Order: sequence, then C-alpha cells, then structure tokens
Amino acid sequence: MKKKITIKEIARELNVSVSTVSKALRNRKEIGPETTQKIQAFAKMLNYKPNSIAVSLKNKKTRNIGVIIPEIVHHFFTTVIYGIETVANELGYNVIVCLSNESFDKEVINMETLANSSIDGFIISLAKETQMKKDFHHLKEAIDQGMPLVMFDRIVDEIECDKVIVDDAYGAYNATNHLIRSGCKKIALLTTVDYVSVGNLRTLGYKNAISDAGMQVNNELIIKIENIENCQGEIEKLFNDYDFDGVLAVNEVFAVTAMREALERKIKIPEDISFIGFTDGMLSKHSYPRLTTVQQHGYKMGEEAAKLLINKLEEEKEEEVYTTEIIKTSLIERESTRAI
Amino acid sequence: MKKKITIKEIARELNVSVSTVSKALRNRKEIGPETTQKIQAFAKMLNYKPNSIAVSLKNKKTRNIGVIIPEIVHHFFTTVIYGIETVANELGYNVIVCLSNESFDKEVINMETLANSSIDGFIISLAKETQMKKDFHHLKEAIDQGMPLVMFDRIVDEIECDKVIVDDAYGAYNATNHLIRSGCKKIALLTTVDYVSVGNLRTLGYKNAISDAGMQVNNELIIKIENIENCQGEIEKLFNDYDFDGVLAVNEVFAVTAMREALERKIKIPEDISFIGFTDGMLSKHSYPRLTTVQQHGYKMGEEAAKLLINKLEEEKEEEVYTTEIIKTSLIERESTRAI
DNA sequence: TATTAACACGAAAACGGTTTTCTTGTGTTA
DNA sequence: TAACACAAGAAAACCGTTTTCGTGTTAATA
Repeated sequence: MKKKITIKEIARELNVSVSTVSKALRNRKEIGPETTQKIQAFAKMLNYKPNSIAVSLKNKKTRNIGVIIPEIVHHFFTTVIYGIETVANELGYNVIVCLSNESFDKEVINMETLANSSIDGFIISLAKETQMKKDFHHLKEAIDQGMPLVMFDRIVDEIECDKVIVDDAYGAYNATNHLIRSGCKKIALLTTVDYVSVGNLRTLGYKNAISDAGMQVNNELIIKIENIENCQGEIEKLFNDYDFDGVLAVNEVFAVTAMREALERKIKIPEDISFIGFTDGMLSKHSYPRLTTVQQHGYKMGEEAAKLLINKLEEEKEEEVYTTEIIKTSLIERESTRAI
Repeated sequence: MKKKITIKEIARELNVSVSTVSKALRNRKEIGPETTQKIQAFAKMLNYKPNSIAVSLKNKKTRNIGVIIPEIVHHFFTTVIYGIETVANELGYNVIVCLSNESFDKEVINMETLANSSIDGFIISLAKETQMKKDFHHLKEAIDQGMPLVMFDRIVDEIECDKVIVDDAYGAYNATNHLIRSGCKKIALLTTVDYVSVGNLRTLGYKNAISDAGMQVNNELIIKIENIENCQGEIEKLFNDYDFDGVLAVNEVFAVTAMREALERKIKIPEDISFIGFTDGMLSKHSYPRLTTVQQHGYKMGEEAAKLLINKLEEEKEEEVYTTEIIKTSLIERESTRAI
C-alpha cells in the first residue's frame, strides 16, 4: 500500500518550499522556468494529484453537485440523471445522488446533509409528499445560504429559482388532439391524484383539447389513480363501466396496463381503442403493440438543469435572475394509434 | 443570505476556545457539564452544522462512497443503486454516482478523479470494454492506495476484493431446466458476445442443463447478439431459419423482442414456444404475455455490496480477507411458460 | 502542610493545500 | 557608490475541524 504523496513531500525532496511547489504546479510566472520544470517533472513522476478535500476547504468549492430525486428505479428520472451526469462530467463536476423515496422528511434530511459543504448546488425534483404538504422551507433555506438550486419536472411556483420543465399541458393537449383527429370520440384519461403537479397539468391539457374540439369533457372518463402498483383494478373498472375509444395515460405503466386489459378482452388496438402514454421509456418501445407516446426528453432536461446550475456556480456576479426552461415534448407515433 | 457559522464564531461569542467548543459539541467529558450545556444550546440556536469538508480533511474520511456503473438508464443497475443508497444512507454515507458508459477510458478517469480523496471506497460493475481489454490496472491501483473496492455483477477473477454476484450459471441452468421439464425439446438461447462475463456464465448454465437432461446442445440455436439496439434482425433470422419450442434470453429486451416476433407470426405463447428472460424489470412485468424471468435481486446485491464496503471501511484492523457473496436467483413464473 | 490527582479548559499543531506577504540577492540607474 | 526595481523563492496566514499537550485550580491523600 503506497501512500499518497503531498506537496510537502515534493518540497522536501526538492529542497524548495511548499509555496514554490504549489505555484510551480499551477504555472505561476513568479517561479523560474527551470524550477517549474523540475518540480512538474518530479510531481508527474510521483503521480502527484492534489488532495481535492484540501482544495475544497481552501476554495470553498467542492465541484460536486447534489441531485435529489424521488425514485431511481424509474426510466424518466434515470434519463435525467444521465443528462446531468454527462454535462457535469464534461465541466469537471461530480454528481451525488440522493433519493427522497417520495418522502418529505427524507428530502429535508438529504438536503440538510448535502448542504453542509458537501456540494456547491442542488438539482431537485420534489417528492409527492412535499408537493402535497406544500412545505418548502428546506428549499428556501438552501437558497438563503447562497446555495444555487435548480428544480426540474416536479416544481413549485412559490420558490424562486431556475427551473426546467416539460410543456406538460401542451404535450397532453397535443396527444389528445391527435386522438381526436384520428377519429376518437370518447377519450378516457388515466391520471394521478391532484397534488402531483405534472399529472395536473396533463389533465388540464387533456380537458382543453377536448373542449377546443367542441366536445364535452366527461369526468367519469377521468380516472385518478393513487398507486401505480395496483392500477389494474381501477382500469378494469373503467373497461367494465364505460364505453370509450381512446385512452391517454400520464405514464407508461397505466397505458400498457390498459392495453393489456383491452387485448385480453379481444379489443383491437388501435382500431377499436387507441392509446397514448407519457414517457418514452422501455415499456413504450417494447410493448405489444408498440405504444405511441409523448416523449419528455429527460436527457435534455438533465442537460439543461446541469447547465443552468453550473452557470450559476461559475458566473462572477450573482444576479438574481432566474430562468424557467421549457422543454418541448414530441409525440412519437407507433402502433397503438391510427395514422391521421 | 445568511452565512454559515463556524466553531470559531461560537467560541468568540461565548468567550471560550475553539477546542472547548469542539469538545463540548461532541460531548467529551473533559468539558464541564454547564459549559457543555451552554455551548450546545448556543450552537443549536444558531443552527450550527460542522463543515463536512473540514471534518473530512482532518479525519481522512469523507463518508462518501463512489459507485461506477456502465449505464444508468437500466433497470438492473438502478435497482442495485437503490440498494446501495438505502444501506449507505442508513449508515451515514453519501453515494457519488459515475457512469462509464461501457467505456474503459471513462471508467479509468472516473476512478482516478474519485480516488483523489473524494471517496472512501468504490463499488463498481465493469464496463464491457474493460472486460474485453482485460486491463485492470486502475482497479489494482485503487487497492494499492488502500481504497477498498467491491465489485458486483460484472466482476473479474484477477482482482482480489470483495465481490457480489448472482449465481448466473445456476440461474440459467434452472431456467433451462424449467423449460425442459415443461416439455420443451429444442431451446434457443439469446445471449451476448463472449467477453461479457454474465452472458458467458448464463450460456454455460444453459448448456449444462441441456446436457444433463440427456439432450444435445445445438450451437445453431445459440445466438450471440452484439448490440441490444438491433437485436430484432438476428431474432427474425432465428425464427426464419430454425425450429424451436423454447427460448432463454439473457435479458428482458431479447426476450420481449422474441415474444413480439412470435406474436406477429401468430405463434402461441406458451403453447407453441415458451420464453424465459433474465432481469425481472418493468418489461417482464408488463409485457404481453407477462414474461417468466430469472429474478436477479438487484436491490439485495446493492445492499450486500454496500454492507461489504462499509464493513471494510469501518473495521479496525484491515484483514486481507475477501468474500464473494453469491445472491441466489429465483425463477418468477408468469404467462410465458407452461406450468409443470 | 506538602504532595498528588482530578478536573476544566486553553494553546497550538495538524490535516493538505492556496494565497498573500516578506526576504534576499542581483542588476540597473543616476 | 547610493538608491532602487525586480525576480525568485521562503515564510506565514488561512480554510474549519480535531487532537495533543499543557496549565491552573480545587479536592483528596499522606
């Protein structure tokens, strides 16, 4: 086990002072060229790497960014992380991932531990529980401490910071409209409970599209599903009780589960019922039939969030200007809808 | 923007020395009870939190663990991260995630940056490229520096460290056997190219099961797929050229793609052909028909990996004893296979 | 009463760097 | 030859803790 070598050791070996070594390694002109040469060569030979903790302590910069998400076994969130990681890495930052598991308390604890000089800034998507409680003191505190914060997807208007969102309402509007133009008359909506911001926006888009087409919104066709695990029961009920020819689902699982139900009832897709989901993940690509989906561009969201954060971290004067980046969704047409 | 308060400030305000504050906050008995009281109360009032960077520098412990995985938009790896995160969090560690994107160079760079005192230890699953090149100097170096290392899933025998793997060969053996016992006579295998350790082991298990059943291994039915993205072509060819009544796939995507091909050819599942996949992810649960799979228990693997690592980090004497934890797979029977 | 031990706390060094300030020797200028 | 600018490097301060080693006071012991 060879120990890590420090500036001090280099200085001793070369009979110079530590400050000289430090400066030479960073090419300061106040050190003569041959001294610089000698020191750099020696350091390289010993494979010297500065201790990043010591540098962090001195510079009050860690070059770490904290990412807090509700879930990680989740296609959308992982694509976002992928985007964040890619940008962060290019710019020399590491990513510390924490999970809130949709819990308010865990979110708060995670933020508090990370805020203690472990990271330079946050990227966060709120836990459901936080959205429900509407308690955002932990976010405010982080901002108060001068720690930049970028929210994505599950955001909240009360907090002033950079934000990256998808045009959820518009995406849902568009998808619903697509169903209508392909001939659907009665479109069911599989959505989440109200406090989830994105579910709400998508519901709004759906309603607007139907109204704008001169049709009537039928609230009985709007199914608010609390728990993704047992959505099947509610979906079966929908099929039993009502008649419809199109389905918009706010996520992949709802859509695929509904398609299965249709398949098992020998309903033809897309001839009898058409389906559109949100999130273009594995399920959509590999479902049978392949699912038409609203692509959320998670990777792009991650990239943008990371860029916004790192910009804030590296800009000179701190302006209190916050931007909200809206990522356009796009509809990926596959086999679960009729061509227009 | 309120600034962070330090021990020094507390000391000044209370007219005591910094060492007294430090000790009082950590309940050292050498500080009198009322002084301790006073200091702790004051610190709490000011919401003092120690600067974790300074603590890390002093203690040479960061309480961060680095996780390097080939991909993050991937069900298995995220379940592993979930397991790691859960254990790490309970024990007061943060998780820094780095992606190798299956690239050897990125893996090396990631390890080198993290090794510079950002973390206390590694959990890693190797990039395909690393497995192909068989260049493990970066792993050796980490160990040389006294940085504990735990490998999972994509491991390598040449490196001595703690390991967590799945009984891949046995899982495949078992699954193949299940197919045989349910009446399959000609079983195709959809696997990866040779250098991927897990693909190899699963192929081995498949072959053994067939031999042990007194049947002949037909190499034409073993399809080695290089690129998961365009597996469809190779699968179509299999259906065109050969005759078989069972399929074992080393991942979900291969299995589901093959099922789709069968469905489109009006082949009945599981009556005409039975299917088993590996990795019990979203696709298996929601495919049509639902896929019988070999469950890899990624969450458990993550937990075990984290426990092994943190044990090594916190044990007193460093013994050079390494364990290889083998997680049992289990077969989850669903609709794509016949009951036995 | 002198000696020792326990107690409560402070000063300073250390962790590994970066940055600012000081020192010294050399060469230039008047 | 005195005065000074300048280059090159050393020394010291600092980041925020923890830890070691004193030290003065009080209480217990011989």
